[in-house]
Amino acid sequence: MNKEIAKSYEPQEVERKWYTLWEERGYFRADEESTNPSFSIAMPPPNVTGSLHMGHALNMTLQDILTRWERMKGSNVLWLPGTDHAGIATQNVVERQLAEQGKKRTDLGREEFERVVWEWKEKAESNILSQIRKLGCSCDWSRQRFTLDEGLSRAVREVFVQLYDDGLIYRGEYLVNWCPRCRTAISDLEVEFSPTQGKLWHIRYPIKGSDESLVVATTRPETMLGDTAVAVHPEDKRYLHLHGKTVILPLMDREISVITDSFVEMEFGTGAVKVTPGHDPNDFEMGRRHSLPIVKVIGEEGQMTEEAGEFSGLDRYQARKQVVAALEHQDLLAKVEPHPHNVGGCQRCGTVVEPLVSTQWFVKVKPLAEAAIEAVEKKETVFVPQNYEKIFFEWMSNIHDWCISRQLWWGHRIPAWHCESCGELTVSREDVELCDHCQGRDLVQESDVLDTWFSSALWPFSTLGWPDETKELSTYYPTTALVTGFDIIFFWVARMMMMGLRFRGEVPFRRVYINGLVRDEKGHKMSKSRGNIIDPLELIDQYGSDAVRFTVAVSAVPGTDIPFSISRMAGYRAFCNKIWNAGRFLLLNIETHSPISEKDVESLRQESELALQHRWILGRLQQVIAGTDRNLEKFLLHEASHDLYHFFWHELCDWYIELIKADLGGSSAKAEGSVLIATFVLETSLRLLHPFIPFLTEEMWQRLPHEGESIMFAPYPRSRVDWIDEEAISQMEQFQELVTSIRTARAESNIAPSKKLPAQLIPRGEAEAFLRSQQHQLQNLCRLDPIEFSPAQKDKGLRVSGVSRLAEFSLALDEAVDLEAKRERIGRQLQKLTQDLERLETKLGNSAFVQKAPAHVVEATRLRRHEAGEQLKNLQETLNELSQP
RNA sequence: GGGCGAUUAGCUCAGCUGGUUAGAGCGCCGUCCUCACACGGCGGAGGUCACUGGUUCGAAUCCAGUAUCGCCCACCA
Repeated sequence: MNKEIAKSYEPQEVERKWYTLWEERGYFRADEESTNPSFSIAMPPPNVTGSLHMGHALNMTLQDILTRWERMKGSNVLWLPGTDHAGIATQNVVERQLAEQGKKRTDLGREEFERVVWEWKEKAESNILSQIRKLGCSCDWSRQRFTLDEGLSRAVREVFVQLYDDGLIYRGEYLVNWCPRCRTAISDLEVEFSPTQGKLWHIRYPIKGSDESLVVATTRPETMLGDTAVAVHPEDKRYLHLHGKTVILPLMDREISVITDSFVEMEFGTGAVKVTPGHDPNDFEMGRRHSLPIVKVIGEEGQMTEEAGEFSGLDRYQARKQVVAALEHQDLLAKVEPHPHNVGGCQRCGTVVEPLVSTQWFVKVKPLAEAAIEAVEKKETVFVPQNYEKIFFEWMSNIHDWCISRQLWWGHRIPAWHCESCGELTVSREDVELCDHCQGRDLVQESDVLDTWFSSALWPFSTLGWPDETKELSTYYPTTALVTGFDIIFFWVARMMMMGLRFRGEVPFRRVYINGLVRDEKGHKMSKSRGNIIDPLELIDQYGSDAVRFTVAVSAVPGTDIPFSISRMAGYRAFCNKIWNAGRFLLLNIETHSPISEKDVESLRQESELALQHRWILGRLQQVIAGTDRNLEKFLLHEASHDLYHFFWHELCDWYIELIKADLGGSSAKAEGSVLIATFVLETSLRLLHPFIPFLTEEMWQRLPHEGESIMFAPYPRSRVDWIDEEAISQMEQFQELVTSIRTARAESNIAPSKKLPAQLIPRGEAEAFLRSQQHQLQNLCRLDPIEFSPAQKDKGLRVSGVSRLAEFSLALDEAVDLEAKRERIGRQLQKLTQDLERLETKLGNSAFVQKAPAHVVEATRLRRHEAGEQLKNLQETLNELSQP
């Protein structure tokens, strides 16, 4: 055994060493042939746009904790890693880089551009993967996938063709959200609204054959050029006389009719709406209801089209100004008022989205959504926390068709071919040479690519080899858990549900764990503009991966945002150091080399009754094991890690190790027993902590006596309830209370910690035998020498005294202490006790309480009252003595 | 407009099915370099659990309302 062990834990070398070793030895690899119960997670694939942020660190850590836990429990574990091509996002990143060289993607051409993006992908991906490794993630790298790799492309085509054949995919000309900068259609989800201070322009539309005019209100005057009607509410009394009339569209001199539609709100604006079916979703719908023509006045780059007459060629915002100016010039502007409203921007670049009519591909998701709702209702998939189910239902039941085509170059090209001869479409799994309809050879593949979420939606099964019926699929699908953020429930979770159910007939995952957002210390969202981004890699370099992981685990309340605190993490780094040193301490005292099993401890227990501290720590250990199991089962990782922290530091280190120190040093049976049990408890704790703190626990475990190659496969501790010794736990609690009150008395009397004091103990009730058995411990922990037991009589002279449940104590002093301070302390205690007692008396005096509360609660209350009463009496006496000369 | 969530110590937050002496980390005060650890030990201060009612023998915990904050969805031009 290596006794050369550093005084403090240095993570860097340890982490590098173990990760390499784990990976080389194939520890992360899943075995699809295994007959053990399977546990699988498909990693939410990070985008190959850049590098990982704290959100990823959180997400990955949570998955790894579950994965390592299950692996130790003996499950057949697969955590499948991968990355996402992230169509529009990645294309934008690369385009931005090209722009720095003064180039555009069109300068390169599609093929060359794609090559450049692939180059970028390789770079970004390898960076991301190394970050995931640094976090200690135990995913099966041999199965790593990419949403644009060959296998997934096959899955994408299969799904597309089947949905097309089912009539669930269709192509058509509709009004879609268009980003004039990205030059592509985007889905409703990709539009983010932000409040904007706009204006409401009131424009006069002259009525044909009359001097009267109709005033309409709009926030987008430039779209008036594309108006094809004006609408009023059918029951609006102000406008009854205008029904069926015609108005002259100003600036364009176009005659358009006044229509009635109950969509119009009479209260808003003037109660009359200009209808622009080409550039507004509501107007588009209204246009369909009334068969209105569509006039496109804004083009794909956000510039005014030919249809815009004299404004043609202008940017849409310039056009707005000029249209307003022109109207004003003609005295057609009735009023302008400020008007705050929400404006939709492109999720990826922020550019204000332009609703535009164009030909796109859509998925009819309604039937798929119904199946998904049903599955969640039947609890085939459970959300943690559960309230996200409501959000899921809400969105799913109001779902609209999904626009899946993107006018991009980076992505899965839609598997449809246009025939130049007959104009028909051929949709196929394989590249086609012949038109299905006319057998012509003049085929051109659709140039649009699919929304990046289309391929992500297939992730849980496409990564397992689908459409082939592989062994992996049957073993690992449905996956056990999905760990992801609430921000992509609609984008991703919902769509995986729909696709999984449609193509596998089963939900893609049994449980969805929703993790929150990682915010900064003050609770602000991390963002580049705010400059508060924390780079997980820097943290790992500085504090160690284990500390970073433990910090996120202990802060991760399901579904709740976590403010990431550096000072808190420093605390958990100290925890790592504490673990290191606890191990170090034992290693310095260990003589035996053979592993210590549960059986060894059990036979020790059988031989003779163990000392209190052993019975206590073994019992507490079992309680902690049971609690950890419960918490992990419920995905309460913050509770599990918090409890382990407390147990390890404040029970195992602060009390147990301190208590056994008295036994060590010799080669007595006592010393051996203590070392044995301490080693057992420490080794067990390391196994408990391993999913959270993988590197340090492995390093320490390897140094301690152990069985097996790696802690990764050591069995996760299972609770033995028969070791839970309630009596020992309760006695220990009282003992700690006594120790603490003696220490407090010492500290407040300003007695040097090293100073040994003669002490007198007056046991309460039946406590004497117990106190005598703990005499040496008491001497060590409180620096008392000698300890004298006396029945009731207190020694006179210079003393400091106090009480606890077990005993009164009185410590002899050399010199006088500050009497005033003592009185004050006792006074404070007295006050608190009196309050407690009053409260307990009132409670017990209430007959309803005594009758209705459970017996054990009443009993506990009685006991507390009794103890408080006794203590109070003693304190009073002590105070009286103090007052006497 | 609809929905969801939050409000607990100086700061950031736990407190899971109602019964604790209301906890943690950091910070603060005092003290100690005691032979595992100063990334440490020991001790201490600090809270009318947002407010108002209700249910209950008993409420930080359940219910209703109020206030403040946050998020999501919708998008009345």
